[in-house]
Amino acid sequence: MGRGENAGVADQLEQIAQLLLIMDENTFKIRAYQRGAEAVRQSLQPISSMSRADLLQVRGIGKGIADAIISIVETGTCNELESLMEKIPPQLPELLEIDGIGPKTVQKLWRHLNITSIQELEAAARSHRIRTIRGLGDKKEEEILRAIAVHKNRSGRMLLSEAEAIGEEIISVLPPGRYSFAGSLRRGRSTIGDIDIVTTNPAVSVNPRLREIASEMIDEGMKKTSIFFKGKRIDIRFADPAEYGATLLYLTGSKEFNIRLRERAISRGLRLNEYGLLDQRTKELIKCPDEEMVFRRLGLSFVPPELREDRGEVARAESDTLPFLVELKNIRGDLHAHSTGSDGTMTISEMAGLGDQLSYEYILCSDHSASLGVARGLSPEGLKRQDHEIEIVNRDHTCQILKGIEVDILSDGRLGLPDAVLSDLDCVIASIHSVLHQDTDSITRRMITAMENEHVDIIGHPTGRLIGRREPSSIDMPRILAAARDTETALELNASPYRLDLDDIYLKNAIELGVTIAIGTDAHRPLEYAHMRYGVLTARRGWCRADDILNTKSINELMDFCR
DNA sequence: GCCGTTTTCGGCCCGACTGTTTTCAGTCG
Repeated sequence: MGRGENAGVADQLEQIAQLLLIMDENTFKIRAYQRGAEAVRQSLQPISSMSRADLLQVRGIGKGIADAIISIVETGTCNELESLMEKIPPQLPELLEIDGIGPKTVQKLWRHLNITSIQELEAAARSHRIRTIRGLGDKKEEEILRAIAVHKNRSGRMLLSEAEAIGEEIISVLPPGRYSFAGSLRRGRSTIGDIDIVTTNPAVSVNPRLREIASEMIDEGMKKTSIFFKGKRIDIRFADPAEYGATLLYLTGSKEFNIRLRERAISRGLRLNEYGLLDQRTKELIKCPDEEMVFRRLGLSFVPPELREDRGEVARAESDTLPFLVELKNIRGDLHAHSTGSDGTMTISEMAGLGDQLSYEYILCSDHSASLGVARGLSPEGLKRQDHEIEIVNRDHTCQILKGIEVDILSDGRLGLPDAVLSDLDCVIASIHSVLHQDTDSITRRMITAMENEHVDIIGHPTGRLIGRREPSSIDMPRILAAARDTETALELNASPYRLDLDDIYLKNAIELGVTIAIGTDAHRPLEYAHMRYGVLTARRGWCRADDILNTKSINELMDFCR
């Protein structure tokens, strides 16, 4: 069933964690459920296919949570959840979505005013009933109304590219100085919740400027300030240059990664905070101007930001066996681009010129096939004309345009062009563009049928997701990965910030099986070739080395793969 | 509830900012 089902089980474990939070339960028990949920969410194996012994092998899953998972898989619920739901109105956790409201406040609101929904909370705040509760005042009442307004028109998470643009805009209007992105933006996640920035500029010089541009000041202090800007939350941390590394490390996270590092610090008689390492014995603060120093002092090799997710990277840093991650400079070409032959804006000649500028050795021209209704596609005749044009253009350029196609995978797994046409091409991408809502088995077999065609070299945007707009198709990823390995078909990492497909978890699993990854920008316009950067970031998040990536290879090696 | 090159019991990351205080709780990252 793939990950849809795992996500359902993970949601239930998270619901238990939230209900326990409101019940003011042991915080470590709550964290255990959250970690368990995360482990389930990230499991490539369908959780329902795993035995109790299998489950116990997973880090973060012990006896209690294993039994809960088994019960949820078999009956749809479990004892822990049921007994919590008897005690607490099930929709009460939605109050936690309001900024500034935590478990203690939810308890008070519920017990004193019988508030169980955001709607009731808003009514209570408007009629000034919140301030009648001991410990809450008029300021809190106003804060709640503001936070509810924000919650109502919350625009959700940003794309990586949007977050970058907003972050750069903020920095451009602040006093000159040293600034670094931190948080999920620095880690290169495909979606970003809020934007974190570290600077060596002092708060006194930055805060007045922030006050001018902010739509709202959330917090304002000498160590950190938070604002709303263009509907997004921005957190800025002011760091002493001598402590910059520790501060950047802290704000980069992830939270779970930070906890791992701090636990490790404790085991070495140190305490890690955002200023440095505190020697427990001498009480001396070891300041860390760069991140490397923190890692060194903890006996770890440097962990690249993209890996800081508590997915085993700390243990690998300890044994100095972290992978050498692929870098942008390793990329020798783009393996997915559209020309005026279909729905792109560039001629073949312009494409080659751009490739020269980018110092690429090759660009795969992969226009749509004519079978595709939504985009103007190439017929076999059109393709022949294009191939002729490519041969002529290539004589005048260092960057070679490769003859290719993005051929449609029809609903039964056949391709949109005959084999005789495909066999003349350098490299063939096959993608699903229509009938995306097939059931798991049908769409999985459809894709595998395409892979089994000897001419297909790459599967384009494998899950078909459009971030925030279209869910991934329900393909059975373990079967797809195994088929990709067996048929020696590469899977695309589509570098468009709207797709980033495959995502990090799937990439990590793919390369562990020895599946090759092809990064393509799917560029339709000149500027979109720069999206390669997002592809490389995502590949790094998936633990990919240069060797795992098809377009780090020379043109001859590439042609060998596509043969 | 999870976990173990000190431990199967006793730990479990750390600090900033705000509001309602009367010395600190709650929330957040």
